[in-house]
Amino acid sequence: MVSLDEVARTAGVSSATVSRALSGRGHVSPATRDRVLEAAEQLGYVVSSAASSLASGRSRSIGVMTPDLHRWFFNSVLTGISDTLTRAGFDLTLYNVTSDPQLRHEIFRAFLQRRRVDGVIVLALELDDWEAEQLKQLDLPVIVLGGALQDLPSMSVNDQGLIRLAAEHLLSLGHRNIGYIGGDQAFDADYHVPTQRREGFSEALRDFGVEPHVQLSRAADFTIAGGYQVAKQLFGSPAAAMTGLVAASDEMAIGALLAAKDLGVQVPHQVSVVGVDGHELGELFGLTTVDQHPVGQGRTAAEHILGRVEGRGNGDVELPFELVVRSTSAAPSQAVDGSP
Amino acid sequence: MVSLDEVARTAGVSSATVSRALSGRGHVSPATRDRVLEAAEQLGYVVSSAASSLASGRSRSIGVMTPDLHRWFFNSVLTGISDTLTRAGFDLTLYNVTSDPQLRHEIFRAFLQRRRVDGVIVLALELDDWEAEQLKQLDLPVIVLGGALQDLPSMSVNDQGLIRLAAEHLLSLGHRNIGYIGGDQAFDADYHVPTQRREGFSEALRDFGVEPHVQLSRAADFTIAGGYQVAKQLFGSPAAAMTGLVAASDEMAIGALLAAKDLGVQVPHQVSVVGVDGHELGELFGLTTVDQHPVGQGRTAAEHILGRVEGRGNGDVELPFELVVRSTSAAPSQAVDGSP
DNA sequence: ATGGCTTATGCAAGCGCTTCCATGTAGGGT
DNA sequence: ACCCTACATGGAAGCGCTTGCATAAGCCAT
Repeated sequence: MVSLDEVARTAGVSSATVSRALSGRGHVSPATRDRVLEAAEQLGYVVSSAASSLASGRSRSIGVMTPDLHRWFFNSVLTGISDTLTRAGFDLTLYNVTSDPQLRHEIFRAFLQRRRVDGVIVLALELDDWEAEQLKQLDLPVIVLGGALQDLPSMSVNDQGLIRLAAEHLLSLGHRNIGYIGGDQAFDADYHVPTQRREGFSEALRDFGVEPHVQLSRAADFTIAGGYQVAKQLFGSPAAAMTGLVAASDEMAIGALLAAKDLGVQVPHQVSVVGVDGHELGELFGLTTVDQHPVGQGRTAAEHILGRVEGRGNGDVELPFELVVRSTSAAPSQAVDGSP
Repeated sequence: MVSLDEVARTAGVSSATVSRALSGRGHVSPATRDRVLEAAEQLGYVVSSAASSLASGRSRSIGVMTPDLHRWFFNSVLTGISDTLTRAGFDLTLYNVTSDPQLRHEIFRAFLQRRRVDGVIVLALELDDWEAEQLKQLDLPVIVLGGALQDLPSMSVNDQGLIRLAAEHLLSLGHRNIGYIGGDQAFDADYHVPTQRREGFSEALRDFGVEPHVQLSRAADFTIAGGYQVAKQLFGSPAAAMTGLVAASDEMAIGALLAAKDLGVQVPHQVSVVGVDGHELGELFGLTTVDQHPVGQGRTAAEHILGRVEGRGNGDVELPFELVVRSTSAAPSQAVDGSP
């Protein structure tokens, strides 16, 4: 291990100057800087993160707390975060918050307190009071992505707008009997998003003078399998002449498409299906969706937290989303109207 | 921030004793230990990782290098690793090695050299000589999971055995014209696995006296979309009376199932499909597969690296896998024999 | 010229732990 | 009783950086 002192000796300057030359803090003459950089390069010097952290109080690492890595949305956001942090020379410390309460507790108690990180990005987790308190006590830049949280700063796509866009797409195509697959109460306890989305859906319908049918609404766990299961119920029961279906995630929408296929329900001829997220599989299934660019969200969140770590203030950001019309949505075959 | 000294003062002992009591290294009387633990608890003391790392040379953190987080296999393994590390009180530093050569280079050059980690787990990445060299020069415990690498220690499921089990399942059901979806050359450059699997497939067939048809073999990128695409070709061409299909990943197998559905090919009536991995979606599709328990692999790899970090030697481990028969495989409807 | 600035550099004090070494104490074998 | 060993604890020296302060040197305006 080459130390800073060796570099200093080689370059013929003091260790303080080497530190300044390499970190860019303080004044160093161009000539000296070049000499230092050359010496460092030649010796293969790499700063010791522990020593640097201890002395400076900065670790050049960001903690990311994420739920279920299997979920495409989360691993997409994580990809975006990772990309941006790596480019900025920051490490990413991953805290995979599982449902195991003991592990979860441990993460909040010990891990975060270790001050290994300069900032924390929390992904779409619903935190209880104690957990939020721990986070606040860190006195570090924290940002919650996907779901406003108590009084922690958050960055969130407009979830109501997102689902509203999906619903309005179907409504403007002429659909009136529109089913909905969202999350349930238990699920909402862990993730923030579901409630917002359900409300956005209902409001969009009411704006069009349509009262959402309770019997056309189902709860699932945001996965393909979950969507498949409840979609089967929805398609199976002739409760109403449902011509459109909005799913609060693309995974559930894909599950619904699979269910439709299995039941012989024609999409979009009999039922139009719209999802939300922008899942990579959407293209394969021709799924109409509202893309919320999760990788971009990750990048944005990372940039934001880096900005705050480095002392730049950082205004609020609107996270963009857009309707992507593919082949699972079309006007209903015959005019069907929900109102009597 | 509560320091160790404060704990020492509160407990009425020296800082050396506090350090020993909390870390478990060295001798401390039970009475003293209790007093220290109590003081630490009461003050909410958490060790400063930077100071601890600097002084001890240990960081209680493991680096994980992984490719594409979207791939189910990788995020599953990552979940297993994360789980085990968290339980052991270790942090996980994630290096998402993308295809961007510059980022990739940077990860190997600067990040790893920073010595933020006590050990490294490399997930199924094919490394070039320089990268492997960098890894070796770290002089840290390293383990490559999924794909032997130069002379770095590796832990690998028996890939040939894995695919052989899948093939033999079809063969023993009576299939002889069996298609194969694997990876291509370009793909193999990044991931190690594909070549092994293809060979295992061919050998299994030859053991049954069947010569693999070249025209029944296709390359894809291990994703659902990729599997879908090539399966369509395979099902579309009447090249041979293919009655069985082995895919080198469950994702590709699922793609094949979707293709079959779209083309009206009956599974398993006309074609049996078998995958490899144990993908969570397998159940939904009724996919027969060889489950290699990726979460368990992650756990095992993490335990192994922790063992080496803590100085325990660690013998080789066999990673288990098992055939899971579901509904996409059955005996061929009429006896079809590939040999004349 | 002279004072006042800005810039360049070095000195040295930490940052908060871990651990070597020394010292002290208490059993245990003979 | 006595020596030896094992255990318990404290003192203090770092670990390898960063940074406040001091000094020196150059430059401009007066």
